[in-house]
Amino acid sequence: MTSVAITAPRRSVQSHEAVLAAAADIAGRRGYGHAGIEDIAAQAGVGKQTIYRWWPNKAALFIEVYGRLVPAGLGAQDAGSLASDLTRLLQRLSELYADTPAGNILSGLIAEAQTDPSLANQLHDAYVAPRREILRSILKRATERGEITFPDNADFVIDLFSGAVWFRILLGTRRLDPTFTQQLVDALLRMVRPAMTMPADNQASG
Amino acid sequence: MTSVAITAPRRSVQSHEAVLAAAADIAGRRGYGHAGIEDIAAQAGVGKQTIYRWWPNKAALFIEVYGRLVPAGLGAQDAGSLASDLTRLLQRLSELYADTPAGNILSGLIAEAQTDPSLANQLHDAYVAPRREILRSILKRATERGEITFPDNADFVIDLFSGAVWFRILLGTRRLDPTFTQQLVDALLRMVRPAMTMPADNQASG
Amino acid sequence: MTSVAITAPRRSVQSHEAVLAAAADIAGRRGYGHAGIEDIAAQAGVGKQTIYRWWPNKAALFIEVYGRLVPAGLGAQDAGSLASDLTRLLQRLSELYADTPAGNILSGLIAEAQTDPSLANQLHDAYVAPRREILRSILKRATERGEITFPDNADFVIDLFSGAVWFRILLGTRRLDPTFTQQLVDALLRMVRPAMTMPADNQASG
Amino acid sequence: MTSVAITAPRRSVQSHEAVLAAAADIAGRRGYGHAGIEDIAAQAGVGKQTIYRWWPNKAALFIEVYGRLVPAGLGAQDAGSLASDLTRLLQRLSELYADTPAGNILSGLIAEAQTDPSLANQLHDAYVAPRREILRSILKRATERGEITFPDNADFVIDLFSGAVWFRILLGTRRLDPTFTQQLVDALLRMVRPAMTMPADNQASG
DNA sequence: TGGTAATCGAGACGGTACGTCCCGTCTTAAG
DNA sequence: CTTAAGACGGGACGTACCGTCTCGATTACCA
Repeated sequence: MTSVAITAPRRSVQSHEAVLAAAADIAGRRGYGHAGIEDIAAQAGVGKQTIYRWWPNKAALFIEVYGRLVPAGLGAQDAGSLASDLTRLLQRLSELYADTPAGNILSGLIAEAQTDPSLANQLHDAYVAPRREILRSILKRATERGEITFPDNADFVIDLFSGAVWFRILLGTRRLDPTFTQQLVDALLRMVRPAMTMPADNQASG
Repeated sequence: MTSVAITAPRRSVQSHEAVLAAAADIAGRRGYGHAGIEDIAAQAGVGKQTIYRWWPNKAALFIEVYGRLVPAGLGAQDAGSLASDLTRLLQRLSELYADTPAGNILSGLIAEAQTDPSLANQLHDAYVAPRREILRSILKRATERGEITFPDNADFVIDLFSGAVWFRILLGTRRLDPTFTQQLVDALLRMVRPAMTMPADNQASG
Repeated sequence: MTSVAITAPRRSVQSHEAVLAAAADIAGRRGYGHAGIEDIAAQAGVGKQTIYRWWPNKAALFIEVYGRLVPAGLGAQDAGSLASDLTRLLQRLSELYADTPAGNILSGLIAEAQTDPSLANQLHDAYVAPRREILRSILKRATERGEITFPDNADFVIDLFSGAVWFRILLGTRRLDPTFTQQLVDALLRMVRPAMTMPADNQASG
Repeated sequence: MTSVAITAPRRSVQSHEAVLAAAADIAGRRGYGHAGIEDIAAQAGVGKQTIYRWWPNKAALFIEVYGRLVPAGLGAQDAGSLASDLTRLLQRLSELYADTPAGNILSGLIAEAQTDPSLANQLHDAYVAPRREILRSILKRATERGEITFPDNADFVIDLFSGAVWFRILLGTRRLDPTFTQQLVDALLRMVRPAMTMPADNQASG
């Protein structure tokens, strides 16, 4: 403590982590909407002021929480083929939304963003853009492999994919089950691959 | 004397309408999240209790508001072909979300439903199910016309369609512009029509 | 409308009685302050409007209730001497306040009258004046019996008596016990009788 | 870390005073019964919660207000004789009830205490007991001066005095005018002094 | 004896105040 | 001099009653 001593945030790190942990925990147990700053501070053993020092509001805090829950490069690694890249991504998302409050937090943020344009921007930067980037790179990889020609409606295809996932998470059964996963991957492949996929096979379902 | 004579509760049509109108208006101007029961009551010229008498909470009220904003059979009428049926539906939705707070209300309800399972059910009954039914009937009509064979993954296709619309409304530019409309219709047709659409082009086999 | 036929209160009497009974009962069980018109109406099996038809407000209703609980000529009959007249009156009051909500109602009315001058008047006419009249007639009777000369500060003496009773009822132990009764009667006799009543006893000189 | 260190709640002196002042003012202008917590908070420039934090209910608040309005040792100082001690006390009370809402507040509290036994206790401790103590000390002083023998029914005499004042305040003309004052002092002296007071003097009135 | 107008119970209505909750800011005491 | 603890002003919540205002259903009078 003596030596270099960039004293600035005095003992922040611990508190910072405690706040994020408490926020995630409470959102997990009671839902984003019922997670109050007051509760979070109390559970984190932190003064409310400490929270407001670092995050301007609840939304900003939860964007960071979300960032912690969702690994940066989720689903980015090469699985060998377009189909397995997409399947892998969906599996990882499935686990994520099943095991963490990420889905709940996301929907809460989305709702709040409807009323708060600046939050909408933050949310775009923190969530939508990275997700799009990953899907885009998956498509690029497939192009390089020679599986597909890079589609000129790539952005649309990407949003179609994301939209399907969201719809499931927000409204349907929260699970991204294998059937759904396969259907979605098939749909994407079909949109992106030359038409002769047809023979008779591509669905076995369950 | 002391007869029993249980009379049904009689609600004031005027007040009922005034509340729905005020709710829609305020949500339109300030967003679902900032539409307080107190404001709605005041603007409707109604006691708060009158609102709580007929709706157990804000969500229930706004489900009814949403029902008023979105005509029951929206997009159900026959436009002559699958493509025009879908295009027509999207155009109607586009207008709806541009001209009314329906989109904002919907996203608010969705967010709240994350925490409240009973609301999730109501929302399903009031919104998801009817929308699915309409799309299903559009697909059936196309089958009867001989345009397609009714897809066995109809439910998936339908949710893909809805998901795409949602994604746009909740996160993207709020507009369902003509480009998007066309892309979505194309995508659906492709998923649902026999695969031989295009002879041999686009990309070699794989 | 033709003949005499003051048809006015059609089948009032039963309801009227039921309201008074319910009001007394509820005030007895929960206190004047917690006796709401709504509860009274419900318990009386009567519409609220029926209450408001006959009494302009809660206070007016309870003035009538009080009138029913306290017999008009309470303590007016001749008991043979000033001392027994007063003792008798106090005993009757004691029973009244022990067995009925009269005391509670009275104090509620008094409190409300602090803010409502018209109620203060009604209360005076309905309660204070009659009570004074009875005490005055007791004093008169004693004068006629030759027990006392009618005191020129009769009003003061009378209020002193009433004040003592009130103080007990409102603040002290609610009971007007025999000790208190005797002390109060003694005090009054002393104030009203020629001073030489007792030669040398009771208290030594000073 | 995580030391315990229970710190006592710290109340804002300014807010505290502002609330008491606002409460007194509003009760003075509209009466205890019409003084709402909401109005008091607004006029004091204070959140409602700040009131509820420090006082469990309206009655508790007004007990403290009453305590501020009525100086602790009111009428306790020696005025030279029993008669002047009592006269002085009554004059001070007269001013108090004329110039402040103390009387109004007191009657409101009394009424509320009829229904709430715990308030009755508080009221006893805050009002009745101190008043009795002062009168008792006045009697003691007179005893020490040799004016009287300390009466064995002192408590009764004291309550008689208080009762007379109350009766005036609650029901009669609110004023404790000089005539009344003198009558009450005379009455007390007569009850407490040896019997030979009589000659002819004891009333001059005004 | 059947029609009709009043009166009834029930309770919805516009309001007002309640006491609670939580926001984001400000203050205090302890370390 | 930063922190936790939590008091503060503010403002919405959902509840409880107020006194007024519809409703049918139920009389009791009049034809």
